[in-house]
Amino acid sequence: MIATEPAERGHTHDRVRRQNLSTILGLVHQSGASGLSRSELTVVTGLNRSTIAALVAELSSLELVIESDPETTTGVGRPSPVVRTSARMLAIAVNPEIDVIRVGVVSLGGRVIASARRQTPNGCSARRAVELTTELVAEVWADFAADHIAVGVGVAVPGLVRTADGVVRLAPHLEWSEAPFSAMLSDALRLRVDAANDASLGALAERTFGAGRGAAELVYFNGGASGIGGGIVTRGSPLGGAAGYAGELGHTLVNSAGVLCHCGAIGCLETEVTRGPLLRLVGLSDASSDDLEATLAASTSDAVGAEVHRQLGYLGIALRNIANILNPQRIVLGGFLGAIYAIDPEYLERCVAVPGLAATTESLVITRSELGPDILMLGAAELSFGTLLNDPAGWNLTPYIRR
Amino acid sequence: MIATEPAERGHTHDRVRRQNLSTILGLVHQSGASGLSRSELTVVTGLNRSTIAALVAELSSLELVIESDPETTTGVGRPSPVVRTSARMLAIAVNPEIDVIRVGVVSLGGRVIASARRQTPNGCSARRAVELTTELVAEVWADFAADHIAVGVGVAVPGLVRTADGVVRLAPHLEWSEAPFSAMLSDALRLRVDAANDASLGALAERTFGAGRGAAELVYFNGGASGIGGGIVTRGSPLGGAAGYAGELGHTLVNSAGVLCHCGAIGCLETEVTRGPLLRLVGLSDASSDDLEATLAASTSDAVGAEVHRQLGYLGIALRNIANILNPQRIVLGGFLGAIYAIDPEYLERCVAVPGLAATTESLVITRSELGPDILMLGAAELSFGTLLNDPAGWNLTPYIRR
DNA sequence: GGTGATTTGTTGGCGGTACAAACATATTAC
DNA sequence: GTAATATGTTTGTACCGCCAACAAATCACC
Repeated sequence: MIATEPAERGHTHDRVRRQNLSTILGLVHQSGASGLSRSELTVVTGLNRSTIAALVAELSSLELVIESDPETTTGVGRPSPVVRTSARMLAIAVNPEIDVIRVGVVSLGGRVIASARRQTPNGCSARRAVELTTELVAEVWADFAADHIAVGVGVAVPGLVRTADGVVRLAPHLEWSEAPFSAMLSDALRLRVDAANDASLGALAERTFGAGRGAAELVYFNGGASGIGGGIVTRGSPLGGAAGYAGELGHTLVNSAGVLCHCGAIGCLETEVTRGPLLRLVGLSDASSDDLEATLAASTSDAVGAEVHRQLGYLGIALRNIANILNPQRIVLGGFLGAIYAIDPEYLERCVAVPGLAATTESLVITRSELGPDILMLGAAELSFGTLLNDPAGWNLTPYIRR
Repeated sequence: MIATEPAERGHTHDRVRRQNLSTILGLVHQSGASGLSRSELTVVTGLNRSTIAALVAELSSLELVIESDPETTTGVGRPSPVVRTSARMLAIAVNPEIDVIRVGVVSLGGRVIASARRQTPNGCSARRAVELTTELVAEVWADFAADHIAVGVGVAVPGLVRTADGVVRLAPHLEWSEAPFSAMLSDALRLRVDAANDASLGALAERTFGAGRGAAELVYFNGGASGIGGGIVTRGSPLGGAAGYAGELGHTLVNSAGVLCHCGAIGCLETEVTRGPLLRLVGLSDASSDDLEATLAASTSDAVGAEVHRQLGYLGIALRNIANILNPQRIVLGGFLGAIYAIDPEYLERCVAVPGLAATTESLVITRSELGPDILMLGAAELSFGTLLNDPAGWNLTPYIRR
């Protein structure tokens, strides 16, 4: 007898249909507001016209998609109805940060249709965050309670999250440790709650709706005020690792003569590449990535240029390491990393390329994040929609009690 | 219309059966010589008794498995026949190295049943290697030609291989560059040939038959005479990346004050952690990993101990990086890395663990490679068996012409 | 503006796959 | 030797997607 974790490896009829419903809903979801015609679905999936018709009808009766007549006709032949996601199923996205808690309502197709925030100037405990989140959810959900269904709640946490049960193992900037945030929030809201690392969810969002669309092998680096996070997508799906902690790209060694990181190691990427010195050099105290980028680009100071290039050099080392390890198609840079990249893209690309291993980077594309400030709302919602997208017909039978 | 590479996302009935045949054959294959009873298969797969019976019968008629009466009975109830892989289907494994070319014949279930080697003291070109390999294959295959079927050829190459077409992009130690080895060998042997990086295949072998059995998230590091290679398994499957170059773990930065690597970067793992200084300190010119380990363990020299610990320190940095990036369940150390690990396992483990990110390593298990010198034969054969294991009923209809 | 070509939706019948239930068979326990 | 248990075997069934034929809607061309 050999060791196998899941006792259900076999495929049955049931799973075929579920898989097909999932595939179709996933495609329609990814297509966003534009939707997909039924004939496009037949082409993409390779399934028969009649099968697509039956599957779409089922999704429609589940109120997950809506069929409508196409506005513009594309050519000869009978027009094919356009399939779009319904707006009935909504996910609630939550993002606790050091000084603010954000909550959003997101529809299938990736549209943020409501949001609210609450400042927490002195930070707050996980328990307090649950209370504040509950209030914010009540606030944003009031408009939808009557005729919408909440699929669940997705939480983007700036720290290490055990994805199996949503325990925040360590979130240094929030000063949370071993906090069962998902369980507490689930008790308060009576909804299924899933949590994951914020940058991992950023990667998921970029992969689904942003700069990583269609890329099966993708790495996302995000530079925020509190450090550098990362997310990895391989074979089209987010990589969690053994417990969900994969993607801590901020703690890659880039300088063995560097300074001590809060993690206890020396010369981590996030100790060498930071927003602070850049803001200081251009005389800003706090700024959005866009503002910072504009200021950096406008600056003629040598010191600014040198600092940007110093940071790009170290970022290049981390990207090179990742390229050698994962051979991704695409690396997406978010936050201030996108800003400094934009100052001198060629320089970063030169740092990443290494003559002796040219093959690992020859087809690599480095781009900036395409999603704006809503990225974590989309990523967190995506996490929550996962259950629904994986099993459109049976998701609501899945128990969500965790503990 | 959204971007999707494979135009066949839909599941049909046909695919269900193929998937189930594949699952069963894979399980039986992994079980090795012991085999699995039909009742065990029903438990593991969750499929119905009658379904298992039909599927096993089909695999049996394809001469892929053999059913036999169990020798020992396990308890009450009617004894369940044991399903084992048949020895009719064989893969040919090839491993060109700097001074030797190895060829083996491997059966389903992971048994090397014949092998041959040819010294190439002055190295040789890819073209010459194809000739030598063809001779070696003729030699080892002679005994099997009459009543066996060659599924294909798998090649483990110490270098970067584009897995799509088996072109060796760069193999520094062989001094090959842009060599279409698979295509040439396929023309010569009239067999399907697949090639991949040697360490990646080592990872696959350890995952299937060795220290990584059952680990869905696994990283393998191999220390050889010519450098350090790696292989990554995520979600149970080997990670190739965009073109097959993933797993170049020897070129992770571990010392920014280190020496220049042949890849063009500074302070790579494989420039800091090398076999040469160890051999020199103990006065050996060449030795197997076992011999080296015995000599190192027996040595009382401080210089030897210091060198081992210096190398373990750098190896620890690389392992820590990988643990932060991939959060694997298990890291397997092969070659001389296994040897130096065995000298002081706790030291390496202390280097890997970092207080601030304890979660990423808390469940990490570091072990040595379990497979001996046959590891690359098994890995290369596994690559070749892939086609068969993925589609037991239709594999031989797949065209193998590549170019 | 009619007619044919083209594309796609719709409907009904078909084949294939796994399942369920009933029966048969081989082993253990007493 | 008999009962209990587990598993192989056989037969019929449900379900799902495919195929073929027909219907409908658009475009191109005269």
